[in-house]
Amino acid sequence: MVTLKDIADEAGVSIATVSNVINGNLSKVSNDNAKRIRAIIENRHYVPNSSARTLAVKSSHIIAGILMGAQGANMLKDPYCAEFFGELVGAVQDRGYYFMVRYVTSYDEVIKSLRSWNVDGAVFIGTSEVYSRKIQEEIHIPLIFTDSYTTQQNINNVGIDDFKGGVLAAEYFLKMGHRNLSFVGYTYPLMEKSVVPERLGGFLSVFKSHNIEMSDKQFFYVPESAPDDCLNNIASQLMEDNGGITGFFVSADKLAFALIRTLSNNGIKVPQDISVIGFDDLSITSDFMPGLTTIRQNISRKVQIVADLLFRQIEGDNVPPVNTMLDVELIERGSVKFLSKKRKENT
Amino acid sequence: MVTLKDIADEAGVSIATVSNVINGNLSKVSNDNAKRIRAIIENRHYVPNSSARTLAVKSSHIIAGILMGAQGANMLKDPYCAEFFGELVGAVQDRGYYFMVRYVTSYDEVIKSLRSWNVDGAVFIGTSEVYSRKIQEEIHIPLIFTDSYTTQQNINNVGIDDFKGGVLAAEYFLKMGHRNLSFVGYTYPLMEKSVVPERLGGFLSVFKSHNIEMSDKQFFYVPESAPDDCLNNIASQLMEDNGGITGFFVSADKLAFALIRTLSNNGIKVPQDISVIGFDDLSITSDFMPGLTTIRQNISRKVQIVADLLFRQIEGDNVPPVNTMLDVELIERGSVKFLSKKRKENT
DNA sequence: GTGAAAGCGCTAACAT
DNA sequence: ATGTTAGCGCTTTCAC
Repeated sequence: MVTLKDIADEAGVSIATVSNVINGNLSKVSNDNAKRIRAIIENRHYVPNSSARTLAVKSSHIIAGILMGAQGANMLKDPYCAEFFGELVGAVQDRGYYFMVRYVTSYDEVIKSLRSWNVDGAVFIGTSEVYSRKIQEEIHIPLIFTDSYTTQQNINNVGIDDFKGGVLAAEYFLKMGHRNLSFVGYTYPLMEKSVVPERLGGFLSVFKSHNIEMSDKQFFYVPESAPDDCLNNIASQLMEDNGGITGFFVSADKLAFALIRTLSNNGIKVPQDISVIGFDDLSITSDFMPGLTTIRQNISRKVQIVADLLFRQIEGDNVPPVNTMLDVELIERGSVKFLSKKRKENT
Repeated sequence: MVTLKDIADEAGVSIATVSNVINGNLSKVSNDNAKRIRAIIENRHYVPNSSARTLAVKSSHIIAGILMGAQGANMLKDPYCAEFFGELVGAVQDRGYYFMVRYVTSYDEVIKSLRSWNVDGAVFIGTSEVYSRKIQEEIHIPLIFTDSYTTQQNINNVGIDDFKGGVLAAEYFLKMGHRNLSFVGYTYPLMEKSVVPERLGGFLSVFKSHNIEMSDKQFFYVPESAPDDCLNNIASQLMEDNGGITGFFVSADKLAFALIRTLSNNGIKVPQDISVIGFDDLSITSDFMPGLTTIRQNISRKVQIVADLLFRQIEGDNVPPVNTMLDVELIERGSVKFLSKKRKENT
């Protein structure tokens, strides 16, 4: 293994000088030496030892990507996580940092991984409010939480405007002449306030302001682990007595797809028989569902915001914590049927 | 930050003793001390410093996951990579190791990342033959390549039986009465021998042994970055003069889906008008294409084999390199139509 | 069973 | 502009 000392010896200088050229402290090195040393470094394929550097300066240039979830789960399999982290890896490397993925099931594991490696910053997916507060108290490096509806102050959070997503869906349904709709969402047992209720909240707010009532019977919650039974129930109920429902707002594209499939198996066609609006518009889901009208969150942009904030806080001095809410937009494709104008103007 | 020294001081022992209880060298520590020290460690929330440890022993307990590809690409977005790495992260952590993801575009970057962190082992996706040989020569830690049809000896590789996958598809088509088929695959420009040609090779071998000819015109290569134009051409050609083709073997499920969609846009239905067999059966694609008959590769098992091999080589002494080829199976669903027995027995 | 001390490769403060 | 040196936190050898 080639070390600083080897380079210094070969160049006939001290290790401090070599260290300075490596770290770009050119003011302290003569041009002549700098050039010669760089050549030797190149020649000998010298690679600085990150552990030694970390030990000396207490900063590793490692960014941790923390996924909180159930023990043994393949969390990257989730297309949102994969796309988000996949993008983040690039952003982190572009800035000369390294990316460590970490699955954790408890608060304790987070603290340990972060401390153990002198991690410079961390990005979280799926962290509950209690945890994020505790982590923030223990660890004093830049921490970015995502999609976390924490009431906690002084915490970095980057989320999307889930409420507006619901509003956009509702308004579009109204515009297309729909007035009797239903909601299908994944259950999120752990969190009080979270993305799903927000999406629903936005959706309902529009109908409320139009004095259109929705009954509890029109909300369906589906377990993420085993959605099929629930979806089948929805289909059966629809066939028995649809109560005049003309469309579904679904909290995730993947779930929308499962719903559409289940309906289709029961002879109910989208959008002919019933309309559907999804949520997310990940690149993979749009590959598979080119016809789904949905609420898009722009993941590239989300990662860009996360990375900017993270590195501003790491490199800059006292950038205050911010809670960013990114915009969403409705992507109109073909899964919502236009109902008669008459019906629409009945409003 | 709490260090070994702090613990030692509080316990009234030397740092060597504390180090020994942490590393489980119980033979060198009295039960009494061990117990007391453990309590203090717990109390003070002591977390060992991985960089210091790495510096001292030259082993970081870091496993690198290397993705070779184009600059700026989101490589984890690919569902295969996401599922594979997602599973690998779990396997690595289960053994007490850390996982670092690294996008690389050149041989040089691989060497640097691996050396810089004293990485204990690395797993590669998408590495060309030239690179894998050079890396292997430079870096003497356990290296596992995947799906690499290298002719190189003494290299760890874990792949699947792509050839057999092609054979299974062909045999199934024959069994279902199909005799005039076409192949659609992604182009893999970089590699001479690789998964796609193998799959095609297996497919063709069956027809050859049945004395059924296939012309070059029946092979279509589609660029992964922009498949649509190509697929449209295939559809047009099919409508103009299908040459009696009754089915497609497609080198990846995702591509199969795109093909089916394109055909459907042109009024050609699967399996009524034409049959399709895909390849991969990732969990996400089966979510989206529940009806596709396909060749399954078992990713969980692949990761298990990779991890076993990796850690046997890391922890064991001289485990020789192996080239493992995992089995594949045909998953029969609904995308291949059964043609008349008459036609079949015409063979 | 326990401790002292050298050393891993690097940075940074301080001398020169 | 360059060199000397004291750590950073840990493991490990060797003496006790």
